[in-house]
Amino acid sequence: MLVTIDPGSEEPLFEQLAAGIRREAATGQLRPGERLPTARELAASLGMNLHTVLRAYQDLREEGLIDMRRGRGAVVTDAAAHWQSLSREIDDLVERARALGMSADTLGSLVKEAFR
Amino acid sequence: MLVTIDPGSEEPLFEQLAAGIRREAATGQLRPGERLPTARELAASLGMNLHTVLRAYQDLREEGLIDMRRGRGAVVTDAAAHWQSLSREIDDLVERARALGMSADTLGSLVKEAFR
DNA sequence: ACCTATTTGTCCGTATGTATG
DNA sequence: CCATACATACGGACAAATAGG
Repeated sequence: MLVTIDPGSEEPLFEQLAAGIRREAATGQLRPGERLPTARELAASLGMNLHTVLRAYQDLREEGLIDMRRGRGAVVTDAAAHWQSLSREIDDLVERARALGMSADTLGSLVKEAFR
Repeated sequence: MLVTIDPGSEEPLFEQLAAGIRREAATGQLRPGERLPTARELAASLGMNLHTVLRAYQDLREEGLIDMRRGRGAVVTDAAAHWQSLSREIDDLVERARALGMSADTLGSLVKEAFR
């Protein structure tokens, strides 16, 4: 699993981490059944606090992307396979938004608003 | 212009307001050349502070959706017409994400991540 | 050229909540 | 759980740009 973190970004660390893992799942680089590193391992390897990693993991669990159990760590669920089917559509949309000079945040806002 | 604000939401007031206006523009209910209410008017009618409305307006200006100047108020630019062309594609994507049980925030995160 | 009303821009401060480590 | 830092929201006051008479 390859996730890059930018400590200078405006985006919270736990959100960057969660987003990175989501992307790994959506692009098929993280498969259902695969086990994530333990929170302590990941915190050490990324140079961030254990709480921060745990928060990202808990967000992903609430979304249904991973299954977490005491003593067994975090395992990727089948949701990852479903997400993958959306990947191309998302890429197409992003490409068109880019052509219009639209920013990531603006497009994200329009998408979230369209949910209502 | 019809924008509804939920004071109990986790989302910041200024962001809710900006998102609502973006949607009005993307769906064609707010046309290029149209003038937005003054910040004070809108603040009074929505029951929020002047500064909060101004912040939403300034975000929209940075995105290029509105043109704003002292003494003249805020006017919708031509960007609104371009955004409109994305509206259907966004709705389709949202519909498919919904069918997979995906939340608005998760989809928004995948979209933002796809920008990179 | 002048004055005035309108509207945003900027600064002060304060209170509250949340993110982070 | 705790301390620090930051974001949000509100309130007031004045400055600056604009438009129109």
